[in-house]
Amino acid sequence: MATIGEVARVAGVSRSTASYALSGKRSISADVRRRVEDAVRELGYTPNAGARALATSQTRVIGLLAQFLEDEFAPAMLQYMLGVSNTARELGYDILLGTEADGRSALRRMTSSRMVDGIVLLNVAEQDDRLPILREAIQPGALVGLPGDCTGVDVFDLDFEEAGRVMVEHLRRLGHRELILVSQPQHVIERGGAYVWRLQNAALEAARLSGITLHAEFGSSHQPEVGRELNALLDAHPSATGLLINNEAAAAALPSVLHARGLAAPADLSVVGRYSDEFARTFSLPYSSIESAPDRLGRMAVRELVRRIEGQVGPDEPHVVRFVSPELVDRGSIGAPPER
Amino acid sequence: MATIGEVARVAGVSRSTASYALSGKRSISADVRRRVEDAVRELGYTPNAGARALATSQTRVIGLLAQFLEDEFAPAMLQYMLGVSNTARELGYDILLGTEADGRSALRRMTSSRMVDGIVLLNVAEQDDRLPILREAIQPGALVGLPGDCTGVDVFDLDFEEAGRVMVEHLRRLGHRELILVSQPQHVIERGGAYVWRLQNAALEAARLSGITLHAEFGSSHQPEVGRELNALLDAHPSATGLLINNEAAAAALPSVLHARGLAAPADLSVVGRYSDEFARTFSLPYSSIESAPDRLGRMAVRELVRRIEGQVGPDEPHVVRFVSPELVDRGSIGAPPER
DNA sequence: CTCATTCGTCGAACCGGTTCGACGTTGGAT
DNA sequence: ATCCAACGTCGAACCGGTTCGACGAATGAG
Repeated sequence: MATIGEVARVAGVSRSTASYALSGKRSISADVRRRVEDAVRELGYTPNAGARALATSQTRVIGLLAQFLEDEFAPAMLQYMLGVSNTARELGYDILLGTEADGRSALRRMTSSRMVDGIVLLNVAEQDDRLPILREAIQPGALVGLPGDCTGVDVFDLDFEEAGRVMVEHLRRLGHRELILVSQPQHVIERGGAYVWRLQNAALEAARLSGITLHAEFGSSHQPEVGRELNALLDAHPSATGLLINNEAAAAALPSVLHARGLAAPADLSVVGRYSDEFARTFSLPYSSIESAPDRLGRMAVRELVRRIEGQVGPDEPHVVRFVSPELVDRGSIGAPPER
Repeated sequence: MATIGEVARVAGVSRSTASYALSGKRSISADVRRRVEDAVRELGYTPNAGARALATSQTRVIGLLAQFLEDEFAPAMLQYMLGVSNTARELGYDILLGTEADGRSALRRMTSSRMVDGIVLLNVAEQDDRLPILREAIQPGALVGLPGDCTGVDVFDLDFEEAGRVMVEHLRRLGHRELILVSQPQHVIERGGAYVWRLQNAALEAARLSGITLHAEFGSSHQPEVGRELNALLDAHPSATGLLINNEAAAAALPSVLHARGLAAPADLSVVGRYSDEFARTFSLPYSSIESAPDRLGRMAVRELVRRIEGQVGPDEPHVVRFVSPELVDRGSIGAPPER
């Protein structure tokens, strides 16, 4: 395989001149530049990434840590990954993917061996055990998900509090007085999925303020359990007229549950979910929902990360914590409550 | 950050001795080995991946090319990715992920700049334009999916011909005489998704041999089109008693379609799909299916690739083309046809 | 016409590892 | 006691880039 030494020899110049001709970091005569470029083409030269990384201490690779845990709904995670991966490529970076359950060791490996210029962490928990490792690393980090302590990293997440309020408020306006909220499984929360609390508490508070009854419950992250649970909830609260879903598996299971009970939205029940439009299409979910914007969050995280990597943001400048506002996508599943 | 030079200095030995102490490639006195190991711990030394790659011409990274095309059903692809990624990690390799639509440029970048030791291609088409590039690369390649020309690469795929036969044969034995097969969209086939033909042709042949009527049709890869198409097919062939689904989007849409028509499997219609067990759980699909084994195929591809990378298989030894036998997972959706 | 710049190029050093050949020590065999 | 092999360690070279300082030639100003 061709090296820059061979390019230089073919072009009849020194290695350093060849390097400058390609990088443009010093002025080069038109003649030499052409000869070097011809030699590159002739030999099919591509710089060796390892050698370049060694010389510049820049790899142009971003580490992406995505854990696929048992109680995680995988298709939802994929969209965040694609948002990150595609944006990175647009900015000239490649993605080193870590999917191991042990995110800490993956993170340590990538950072301490200098395989990457920066790190994106997905699905960040309230007390995320990867965070201390990331803070000790010399590479900058960007998170999707809000941890308890944001120091030293850029953070991007959906505004789950506002999402909870918006969901309740929309139904209140239409006259609903009793709602059910289905959250993620209890162990997702225990593991630190604080966003579940954020949405739930804000929804409870909003309901309290407007005198609405809100039954907040947990749901499993897998079939068929979650389907059974939905049925049980509908049985337990027959007078509820609205259903809020902050649980992808529950959302995916809902159509068949409603069908089986002979219920239609919004005629019998108003439904609002919290998932992405892409997710809705994949699972054919006809319910209005708060857009969770995975592609946008992934994009924002990479953008900011690259700004840090490339020094457009100084190492001392304060880090960013940015929330995406929840937007309600109307799929016609919300209406006034049925007369009783 | 610590280098091996500093480790050597702290341990009071030369750089080369430190290197040998860590790699074990030459005999080292117990005393020196201990001192080097202590120095490593004290300094928190981790070898620089770029420098090592430069010296050894081995990166311990595998390139994974996964294209998410418009007409591809993304959640199905994810499982192949995870099979590849997890197996690679078990074998001590990291994954460089390429998700761009332009797989050729991603492939060229990874191979010619020596970022990876080998390549896994997912979703390989009959005439895959990435293949010529892969053959010119010095790194070995493993494919998931069967191309027209297998020279120079290891190939792993489900035995779609046998799958088609098994699907038909199961229903024949139970007395079915008229079946519908829903394949992938026509443009997936045009793009070179030959596996669609392989299953369909084998199914048609098996049906012909046993005097069964088989209506082979294409379906979209997205909702809501595919739902409408399923309805149209059931309308067009009211006397068909079995439904074969070789289309993930159609499989995902089927429950609500059957529900809406008041049909139950297998009482009114026998259904056999072709997707993974994981997929069935994610989408709550109650239909028996041919296991498409994405994790197993990903695992096989990486295993063989690593054997090539590490020289356990010589560069002249013939390449492998291996088919996974279709296994029918019984979810109780197959039964004898209803009496007429 | 001289002198100071600027321009274009080169050689050498460096990034941080690995590996080859050489060399002094030991220990065992004869 | 002598010779040889094995052992343990070191210095130097190398992998393939980038970058700094130097230097000769061309250019422009005074």
